[in-house]
Amino acid sequence: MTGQVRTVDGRVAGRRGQATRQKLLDCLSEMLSSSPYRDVKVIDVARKAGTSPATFYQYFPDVEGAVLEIAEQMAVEGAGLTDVLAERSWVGKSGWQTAQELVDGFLDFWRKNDAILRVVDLGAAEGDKRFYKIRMKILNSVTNSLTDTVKDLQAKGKVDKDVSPAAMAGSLVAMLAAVASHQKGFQSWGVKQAELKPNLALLVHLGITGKKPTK
Amino acid sequence: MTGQVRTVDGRVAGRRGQATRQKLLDCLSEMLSSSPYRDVKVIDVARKAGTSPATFYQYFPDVEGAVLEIAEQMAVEGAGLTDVLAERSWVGKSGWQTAQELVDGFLDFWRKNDAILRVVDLGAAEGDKRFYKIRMKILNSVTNSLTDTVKDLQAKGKVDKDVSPAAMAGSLVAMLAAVASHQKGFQSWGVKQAELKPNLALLVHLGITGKKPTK
DNA sequence: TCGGTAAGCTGACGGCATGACAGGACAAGT
DNA sequence: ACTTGTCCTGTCATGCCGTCAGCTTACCGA
Repeated sequence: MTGQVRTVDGRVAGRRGQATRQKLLDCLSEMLSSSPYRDVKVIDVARKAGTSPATFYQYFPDVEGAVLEIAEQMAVEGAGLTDVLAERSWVGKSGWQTAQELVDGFLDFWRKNDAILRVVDLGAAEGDKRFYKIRMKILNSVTNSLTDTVKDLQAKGKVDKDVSPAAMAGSLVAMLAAVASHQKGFQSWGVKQAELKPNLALLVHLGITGKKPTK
Repeated sequence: MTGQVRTVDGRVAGRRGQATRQKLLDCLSEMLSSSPYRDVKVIDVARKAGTSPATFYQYFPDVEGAVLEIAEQMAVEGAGLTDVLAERSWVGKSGWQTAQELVDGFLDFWRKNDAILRVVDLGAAEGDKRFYKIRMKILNSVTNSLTDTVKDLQAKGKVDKDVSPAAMAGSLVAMLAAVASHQKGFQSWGVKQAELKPNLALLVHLGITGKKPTK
């Protein structure tokens, strides 16, 4: 792997250095939650961390670079989203439960990391490959798992042949991500979480199996 | 309505002024397509428009303000997204066609305006009410129309009672918007537009009617 | 034709963020 | 106490921000 944490000018960071670095990342993370991405300045992050801008530039090339770092850390956690799907069945009652748990896991993860995910989404949409790769890392495990499920069901003749597994899985995952990042929007529009979740689960189930769930 | 276009300091803009203003908006729009939102500077927009930064500030409070203006213009067009749905049936073959045309319209509109929509999405996700309102304006017409359709089908007993029309419609629209804004991502991931569209249409049809379409 | 008036534009300026560097502070081992 | 390498910051040149006073241009009525 990357081995050691290094400063911009190539020195290896020691214990103290790593602590400072992490503190900067934490403060940046906090700032992203409280103010628009466009307005986050290096000087503010540094001040919040009780250090100077120069220190920031010792560890990161710019704000974007630091955000990438945070996103990378998050992506590692996010890979665990797929645990919910491991060895799970999509038939009968347990199929319905699988769908529900997937939705739950997604919404939770997004709510917990909404600020960074917003920025990652933007970067990916703007065509930045680094952000795009991270977004992949998070979504791919789930997408791949769902793709395989659809292929499986197709092989057994339970799903129409003209469904494209990858497109279907990708669309569903994109939907989950989108709804998750606009959760607040839904609420202020009069849709409660409690009714949102089952409807998402229903859509996921319909998309994967082609059938209504048995509850 | 708004009546007249005004400068920041209250003067009414004449013919020439409006032309300059529009030119600045056009240049900003172009810049948003070619460089990350975070890096778009007033001075660059002004230079591109062949004018000075001070002129920019005469017409807009800041970059964000100008973006809102562009978004507003786009939202007017976007309201036409709902035309596809007017008086359309969701039963039988025509139901399948309705779903397809909705998907088509959405993807086209998004591809045409992806740069501004990205920023609007970010602003909305960050909790900025002005951006959120614009996003609503674009999506609401479609969402409301779909919501009504689901309610209708429920009343006729064709859709389960425990589906929340608003949540379902909102989720589907969010999906369309999300997939649309990551169209390039899908492609570079090996999913072609040609297979993406029918799968989205299938999901929409499944979500609204609860049944597979008859093609 | 000729002011008068309002619209339209810009040079210039203080203020602040950026990003680079050199040098000082600090901890740990000898 | 001295050395060594890590760690932090003061400082500086550069460039963008956002504002103002003042100049130019267009329009209009007399």
